[in-house]
Amino acid sequence: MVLKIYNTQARRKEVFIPLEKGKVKIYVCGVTPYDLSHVGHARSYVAFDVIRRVFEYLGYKVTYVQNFTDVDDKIIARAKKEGIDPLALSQRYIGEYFKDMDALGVKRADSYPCVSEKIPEIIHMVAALIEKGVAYEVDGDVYLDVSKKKDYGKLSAQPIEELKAGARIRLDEKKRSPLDFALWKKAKPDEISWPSPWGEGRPGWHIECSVMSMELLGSTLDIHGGGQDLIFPHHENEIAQSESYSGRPFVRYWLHNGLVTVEGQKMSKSLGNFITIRELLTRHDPHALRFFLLSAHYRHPLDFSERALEDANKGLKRIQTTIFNIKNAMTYASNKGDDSFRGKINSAKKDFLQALCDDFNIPGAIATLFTFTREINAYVAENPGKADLEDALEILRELTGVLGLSFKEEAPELVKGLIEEIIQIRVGFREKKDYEASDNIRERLLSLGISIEDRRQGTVWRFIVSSESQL
RNA sequence: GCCGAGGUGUCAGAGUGGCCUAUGUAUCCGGCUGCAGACCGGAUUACGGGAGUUCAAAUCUCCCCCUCGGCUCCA
Repeated sequence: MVLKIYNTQARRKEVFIPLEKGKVKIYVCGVTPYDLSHVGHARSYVAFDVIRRVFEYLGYKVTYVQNFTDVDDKIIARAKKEGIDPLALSQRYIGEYFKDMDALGVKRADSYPCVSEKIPEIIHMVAALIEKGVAYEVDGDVYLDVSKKKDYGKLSAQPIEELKAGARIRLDEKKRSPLDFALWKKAKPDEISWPSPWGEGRPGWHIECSVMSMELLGSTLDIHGGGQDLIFPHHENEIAQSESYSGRPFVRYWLHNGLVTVEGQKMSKSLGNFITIRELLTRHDPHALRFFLLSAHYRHPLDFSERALEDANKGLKRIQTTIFNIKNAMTYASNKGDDSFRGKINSAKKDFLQALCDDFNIPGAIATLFTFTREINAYVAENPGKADLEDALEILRELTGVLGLSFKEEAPELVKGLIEEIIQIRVGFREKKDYEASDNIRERLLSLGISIEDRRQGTVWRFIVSSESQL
């Protein structure tokens, strides 16, 4: 199946062709770890997690790199306020970041480089850029001379003249042009710094991504991802540095996820309208949050609301119930098979993949899953064949797995046995038509988080999904 | 000001010319059930406004209105 990807630079969907057959090299911009991550961060990393899983499912060997910007103004400011070492602060929040991402089911990257570990490599690249005549030093600061990069602005489609005229570019008398940006910043007193040919200082913001991605993935990446807010200037500047350095195209496909909004406004620290992942997980199932984050196309804005999250949770429960229904139906399934149902299994898989191959249309793929669950639930109520059920379960597991959703709810044998015993007692009451007693048992169990359902084929039970935080 | 993305039914959210006008959620009706729940079936409610192209437009063209994002740290 042909995979098409929307490339920000081309501003249209393109057929994906990797640099090396069967391999995909992905670099995604990571966080600046100075505080807990919010829903906006979660969205980006969940989206790229699924993108990565889709590549893996399609048989690609994926190498996935994500950085941590552990040297930065905000980290320095925060560490100063708390009276601790900036790198200790960032290490702490890197730990918190992993807790959140693990809860959300985000697979670990192959490598998580930090700025503080790559200083010699960064200095090497800055020096090389000066040597090539595309960067210049002024009193301990080093800037990239944007005028030397003829196609500057190609990613963000910004006409350079307009950028210069823009009222928001910060004035800095040391720069030759307002568009030039810092590769190396001279240290201020009492700031974390490293020795360099230009004196004590630290790296500028953009240079780290160029150094790390090229070191770990090579001078041309297949995929470079990040939030839409990074297109300009961050990614534009990465291109300028990297291509000036290597002389080769830096990135084949640029992918940018849409931003999370709250009542239509971008969720951000500075606006103060952010909700941390941590806080949300005290009230919601992490799977529900993940499912919600996947409910809109990754390139479109996603408006956060409790209602939307609840709706997503209800949809997710449908899939959980279907898996439960299949397992339950195994106990009374026959040995027959149903060709029409097998056809539905096959088309479910085909439709699901087709949606994902169209620029990772995850909401479209989820819609095919719901159609599939409806078909399964209808089949389960008929006279299902065991082999059909097994296949349906396997495919459903496989497809939800591509979205990073898992449905494990096995109880210990002892607990299972006890609940079965109680259900047998209740069955006795029902046979005697003592509904007061049987309803009472049902309510008592429900209050313990165990739901009882009387079906045509007998009484079934399950745990109702816990909304307890997993942290 | 410049650049970009959007406006779809109660809400969320796919769909970029016709085919079966997704899907979830909501509400209502029906089936199953002692009841409840889950599930199944059905119904309800759409394409920001206007004009145009076409046998045919949510989808293409033009004009207008509105929202959001980038141009400053940002996923």
